Amino acid sequence: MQAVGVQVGLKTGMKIGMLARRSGMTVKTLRYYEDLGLLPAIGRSEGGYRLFAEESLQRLEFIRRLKTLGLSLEEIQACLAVHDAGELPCGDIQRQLERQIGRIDGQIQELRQLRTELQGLLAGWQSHPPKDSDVICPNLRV
Amino acid sequence: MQAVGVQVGLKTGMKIGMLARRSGMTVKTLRYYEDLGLLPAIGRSEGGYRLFAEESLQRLEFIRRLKTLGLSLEEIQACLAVHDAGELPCGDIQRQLERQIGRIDGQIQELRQLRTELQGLLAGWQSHPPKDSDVICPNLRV
DNA sequence: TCCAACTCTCCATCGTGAGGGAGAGTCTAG
DNA sequence: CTAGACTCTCCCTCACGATGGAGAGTTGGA
Repeated sequence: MQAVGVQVGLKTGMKIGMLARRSGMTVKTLRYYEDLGLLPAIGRSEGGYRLFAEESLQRLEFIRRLKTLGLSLEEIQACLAVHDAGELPCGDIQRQLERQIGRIDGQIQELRQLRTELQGLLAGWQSHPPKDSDVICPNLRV
Repeated sequence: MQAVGVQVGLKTGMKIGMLARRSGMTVKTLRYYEDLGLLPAIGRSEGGYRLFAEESLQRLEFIRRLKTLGLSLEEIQACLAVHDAGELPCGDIQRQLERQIGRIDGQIQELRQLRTELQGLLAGWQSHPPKDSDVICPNLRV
């Protein structure tokens, strides 16, 4: 099982189109991630083609998952750096996710306040108020 | 009172720096708004300087207010177009603000869902899980 | 050998609401 | 008349995560 794998795939590496098909990302995105340092290639072919390891698939799964959780590529990269240093990145990921919850709470707070203000304005809204020539919409004076 | 105003200010118009000072916006922003058609100048001086009417101040107050309520410049422009057509824009503004409440509700919903997902993940989080070589962080499998 | 498919780099673009700066022209008080 | 303040246009940049295309080179199977 191991011997076969070594001969067939591991040394040569996967070209970008294959990785795109297998991961469900576009070639453009993969090049972009490589440029950012999120997705290192293991090398280049003689003709200059990027070659990726099998592990790239797990890596892309990881990136995709953290993206759906709202982390930025930069934050994801920080987690991957810990992983690449050989440590288990769970602690760092946990901290990032806690920060993310904090951000979300802040955003919800802001949105609620704004919603309250809008509701208040609309509650007293008059479709045809007395014209006030100094103001474009008299309802907006608060 | 009227006669004085006519002679002193209304025919000549205000240059952009003065409008910036009086409105609290930057010269750059005012030019930007003029480019977008949000803030028409009444003309140009002989040397090519933009000249603005006194009404620009009310207009900028209006823009500022709707911006703090979360409307885009494009939406604000739509309201101003109604105003410029000679109609009272209150009805249109009301509709925009109602749409804005809808958007806010949608955003809050999304944020709540994400928050729930994050909380769920963190609830079962293990700082030192058994290593799983196929996965970067075993906690993320859901 | 030849052709189609693939990949490369480099540059531009999207949306949103501006801000920075160069280089040239204009206005106004003294 | 001159210095300094003001304004003009034009082009570039930011964040953010990509996407599109041009033009050239590479690979692999028939």
